[in-house]
Amino acid sequence: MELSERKEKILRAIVDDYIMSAEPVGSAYILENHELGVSSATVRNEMAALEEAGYLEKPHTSSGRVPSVLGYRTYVNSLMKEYSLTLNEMAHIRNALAHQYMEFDKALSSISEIVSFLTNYTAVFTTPVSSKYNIRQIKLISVDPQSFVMIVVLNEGVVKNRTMRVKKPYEAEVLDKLSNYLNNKFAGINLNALTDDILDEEKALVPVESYILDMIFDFISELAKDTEDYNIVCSGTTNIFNHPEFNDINKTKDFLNFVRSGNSGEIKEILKKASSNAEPSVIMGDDNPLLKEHGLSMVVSDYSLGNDLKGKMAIVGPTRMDYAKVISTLNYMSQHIKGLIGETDENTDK
Amino acid sequence: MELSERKEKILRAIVDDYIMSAEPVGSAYILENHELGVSSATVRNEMAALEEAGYLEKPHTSSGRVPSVLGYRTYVNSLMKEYSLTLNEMAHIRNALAHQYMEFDKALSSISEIVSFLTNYTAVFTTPVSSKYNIRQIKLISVDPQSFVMIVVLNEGVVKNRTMRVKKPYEAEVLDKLSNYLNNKFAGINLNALTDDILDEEKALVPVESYILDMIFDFISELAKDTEDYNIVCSGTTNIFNHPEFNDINKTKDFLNFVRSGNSGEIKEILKKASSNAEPSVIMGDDNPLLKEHGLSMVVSDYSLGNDLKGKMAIVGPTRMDYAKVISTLNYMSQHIKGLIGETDENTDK
DNA sequence: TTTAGCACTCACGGCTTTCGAGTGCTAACA
DNA sequence: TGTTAGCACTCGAAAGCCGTGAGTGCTAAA
Repeated sequence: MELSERKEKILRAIVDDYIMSAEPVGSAYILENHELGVSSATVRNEMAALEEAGYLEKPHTSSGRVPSVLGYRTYVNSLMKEYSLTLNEMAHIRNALAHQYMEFDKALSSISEIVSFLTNYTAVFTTPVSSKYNIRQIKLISVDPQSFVMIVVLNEGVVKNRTMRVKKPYEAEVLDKLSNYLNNKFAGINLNALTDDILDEEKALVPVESYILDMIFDFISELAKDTEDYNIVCSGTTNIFNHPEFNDINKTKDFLNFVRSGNSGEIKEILKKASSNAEPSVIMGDDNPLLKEHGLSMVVSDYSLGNDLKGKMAIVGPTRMDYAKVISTLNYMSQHIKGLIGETDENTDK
Repeated sequence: MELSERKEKILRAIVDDYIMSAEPVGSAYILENHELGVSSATVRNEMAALEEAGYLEKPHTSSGRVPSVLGYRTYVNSLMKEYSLTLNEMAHIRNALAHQYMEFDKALSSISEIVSFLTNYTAVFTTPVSSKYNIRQIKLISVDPQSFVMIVVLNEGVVKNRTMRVKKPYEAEVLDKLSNYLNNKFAGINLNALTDDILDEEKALVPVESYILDMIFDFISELAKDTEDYNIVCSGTTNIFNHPEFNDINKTKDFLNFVRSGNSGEIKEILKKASSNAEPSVIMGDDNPLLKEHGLSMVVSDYSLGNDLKGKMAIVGPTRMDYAKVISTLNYMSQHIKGLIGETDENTDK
């Protein structure tokens, strides 16, 4: 159904107001806040029509109107006015990105923190994965006479390590030899190519006690599996307390369990399914049964950094979400995050 | 004030019952659940005396009694019966400790997860720090023609790394040389000894472009600062929904903000101040104004792993906490956590 | 010192009442 | 035909009002 210009105006006004106030909005309230040049009775008639057409809903007979999912969708797709980040907000984001972090995970959670802070909703990031991880270098380094740490450097500067303990003291040369052997054998190889079969085959050729090889090859094998999958970083969960739809303790409980289920969980599934899109896209209502069940919406966007690392970031919140602001924030973030890895030259003067 | 044996018995009964039920306990209720051999009137008299002496409180005139802080303290110090972990619970802990983790942080949060799961409260761990970190090895590894990753291995198998990008492509030999130089210079040195002054002095001697050296020495310098301080890992925050004192949305909000303030925050301060004690110790009420304000208690215990890494772990919950169970759980954990680092030989057969 | 008995207190849940924001409908008007 | 003033109606939310019952403290007798 095509909406008349006036209907569009009214629908936009209702969604805007409802997003601000969280209260069902009535005809009089609209007139106060928007220049429409008609009376409340006319607005009521139009609202009745919009309800009839499925854009609005009434919590009960004598209350104001609330946008339906269709209403929100129309709003997001064509009615909403773009939100421009303030200079302050942009600065926040750039600062977070310019900072030098001790570990990559820290960086990711800081960034997630910023996004949730700016939007006032909950932010969820996936750790980035590469489609073509390969091993750049392997090194075994002695920690004490009976333990060493195995370090694997992947492309994009990803570093993985694990400490291993052996049953009796080893000679320094033995460790070096093994280190060189592994490095020669595996450097340059794509992780995906390292199936367990190939590893087993390889293992049979090395003249070292088998339990040590088990540890080493287990690590490599897990690495291959681990890097295929991503993890979830989530922050700003307590922001929901700022939104009245979560004044009910059970809703809050529900939300936190949903969102903090993290890696094992439902959020991950939703992100996995979400289509890859550099532009932020909105998932709500019928798009996903889980979100519908919890009365939530998500705005999801891809991000990429370095040469080949890609991940997703999302904002989770009530369906009554400030989509304009959320979308702008994710947009700005995804445009600027690219240089997070390695690009240190810009901020050495700071 | 010395308590008669019967008063002790009654106080213990009240605290036990209250911990279970979260309801003020009345004289009749006690008689039902405990063998006292006296009438409810007698119990009432004793309760009045215990209240007079400050061990009990009444929410209002005609309600049952609730333990006061003094009551809890007496209970914890001398009345409480020790809780024995079930075989199942012990197995949970041992499994978590036996598992091989990709990264140390993951291990810590898994362990924290287990502790919060078993106790049904919120667990807070500090990342472990060593009093004498020293550098075992430094290595620069090429990632692409214009970036490399700097890896620093500390004792106890702690690995830190940062990716660095340079303005123009470098020669492989230059990187190797620099890598060797750094390694020769710093391997074996205690991190605490590396003040900024010393680093600056050293920096002047190296014939490499200064912005690159800045990046490298900044990293080392931050490393020294970073390892002095610890971070906070926290899990099981949603467990509070299982306790009726948090049925009030504001209490819950308050609690989550308190506990998730994490690194910037109050919890960290409390843990810092907590006396070092291998045995779990209880902090509540007047011990700490912050906890008092939020109506919370903590049980804190040290843990140590490897040869020289030490941290603290704590359970945060309502003052009405199952202290016996929490203490036993932390005890068991701190006894078994020691081998988390490196001790892989026990579970290769699994 | 203990205990039976009893009057008293007070939070809690359920019920009713009141209030008001907001509606839909009708009839008049442009 | 579209707009608007007017009005009766609806219904949720807040406030007020018991009745109930768990639990107490006190008194007097054992």
